[in-house]
Amino acid sequence: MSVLSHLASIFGAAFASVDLDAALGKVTISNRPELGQFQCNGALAAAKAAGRNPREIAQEIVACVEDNPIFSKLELAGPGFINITLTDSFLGESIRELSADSHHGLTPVLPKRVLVDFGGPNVAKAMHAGHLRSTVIGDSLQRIGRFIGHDIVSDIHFGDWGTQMGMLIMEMERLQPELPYFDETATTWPSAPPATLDDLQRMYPEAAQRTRKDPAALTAAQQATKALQDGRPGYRALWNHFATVSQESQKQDFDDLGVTFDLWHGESTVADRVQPIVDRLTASGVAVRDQGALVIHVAEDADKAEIPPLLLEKSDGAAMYGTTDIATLEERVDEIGAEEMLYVVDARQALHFVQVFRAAALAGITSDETIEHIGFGTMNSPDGTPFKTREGGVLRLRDLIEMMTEAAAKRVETTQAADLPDERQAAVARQVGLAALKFGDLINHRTSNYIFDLDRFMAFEGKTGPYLQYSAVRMSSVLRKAAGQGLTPGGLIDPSIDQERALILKLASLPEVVQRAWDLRAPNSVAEFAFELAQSFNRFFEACHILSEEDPTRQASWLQLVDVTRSTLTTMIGLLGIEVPERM
RNA sequence: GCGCCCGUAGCUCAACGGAUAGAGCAUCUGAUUACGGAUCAGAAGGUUAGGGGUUCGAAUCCCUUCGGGCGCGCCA
Repeated sequence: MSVLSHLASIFGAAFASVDLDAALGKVTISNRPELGQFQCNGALAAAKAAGRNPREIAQEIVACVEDNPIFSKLELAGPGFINITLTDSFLGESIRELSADSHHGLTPVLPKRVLVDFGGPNVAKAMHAGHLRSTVIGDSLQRIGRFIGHDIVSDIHFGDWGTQMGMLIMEMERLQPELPYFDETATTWPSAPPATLDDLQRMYPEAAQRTRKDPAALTAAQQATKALQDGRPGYRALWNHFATVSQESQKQDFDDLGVTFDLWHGESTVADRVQPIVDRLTASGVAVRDQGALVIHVAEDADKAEIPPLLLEKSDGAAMYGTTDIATLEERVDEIGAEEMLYVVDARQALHFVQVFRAAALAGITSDETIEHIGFGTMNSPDGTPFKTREGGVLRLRDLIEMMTEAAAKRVETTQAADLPDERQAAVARQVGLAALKFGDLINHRTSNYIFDLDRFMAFEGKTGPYLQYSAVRMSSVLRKAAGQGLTPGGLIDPSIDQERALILKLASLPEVVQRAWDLRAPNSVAEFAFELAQSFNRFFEACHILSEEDPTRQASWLQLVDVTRSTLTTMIGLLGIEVPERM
């Protein structure tokens, strides 16, 4: 049991013994370290509900627990704070327990099947800088969820079934009408795709512009979309090519980022579910005709503003992305057994998700499941506007990664890693570049917009990915050096130095931090914690010179503490999707 | 027009209704025969946009003004 849960059970029992909720016994790391190592604020919370004086309650709690020998100091302060300091022997015992625990003190939760939807990229578009956040945040959430024991199923969820597909089909026909896909009597199709992703990227903006200018072109694109959704073979074959070339490129980008998904589904995956759902909801009266379209009204009396209905079918009968979202929810509940669903999608789509989640509930598709839109802000340039290339265009994700890797490579050349063979050195540069990029993103709260600043992200000093990697590398380095001198990490003894106690306390706060990061869907608290852990270590490392320590018992204990810290830090950085190189 | 999000140190950002609002960078002052100085210690820097309210206690909750971003049925 971790220190925190141990303390919580002691204080919880005390609260229960005076007829208050045991949950009030929650103990946290103190935010006033000079007053104590831990604090319990339960009396303050209890006072309001019980209509009593908080100090009086705190007094009773202290009286209940003060005989426990694990406390070296127990003080009542202010309106009812309880400040707690533990004996070194208890602290020593706690770190000994922690060092043997592969979960770093975290008690696994009751597992739930949680689906994480990354709101993936669209067909015919290479991933750009705007896709970074959903990928990095979603990946961190799936790692955190798995770490605390949930059964996570992640789905990239491509955008591959909307009107843009009809637009591309029409554009393809305009450019190469001789291809067989447009001939309704044709039955066989070339195996080679008629366009590369680059071709599609060029075609798409042109087609979009054409449909904006020319109503006939828009109608044609909409009809093609409908025909595709209805299964016209030539269109399906062509669409298949589009989807394949797009996904091949996008998969490469995800590989480069070190991000994996369990499911590579898309909107089209649920194509066959759409019609039955539409029929069912029409029959039951949940879906109704309104201005020619088939909609589900989702407005509620309590709404401050009227929420527009969800469009299930356009006037021409084609499905919209809300339709496939509804069908996808059904699939996730029926086939995947999702108990919780997290949609990691740009905050600007908040209204859409309100509509979809309400519609799904009205349709009886979801009931007890928790569905959340995990919105996030945008990555901006230093001038505060959305990130663009110097030429004003959209920066491809691949180019962004390349940019980071190159900057990292330059820096790595000046380090000990310069002795490594070129290939290894390049791998280190890639790890460092990604760390700078991911940490620079994840250190910000997901809902805030943030400013991308390569130099700041890449700095090896300060609150950056490379600083964390460097700290971990230093730990590996001293362990390696010690091993070379025949020294081995040994049994942990009780702490006797302030920096040592501080490091142990930091390690002890991990369960609280990780659980909170999951509950709030906020990887930034893990990022912050990883930084503080590295900092606590560097302070300890400064204060305790391990290799020249004369007491062998103490030396072995310190080495063991380094080892525990290294493994913990590596795990925490790992929850952010960041790897630790051996040297850098 | 209506709705949502945001406004915190010079800059970039944190903060669970709790104690004296914290970090990093930049600035200034120190430490160092040492384990990777890519380190560590310290100083300075704030009316949490303004004004009301609720509370024992508010950056946080409510109202309001100002400023910024975003969204608002047949795109995704």
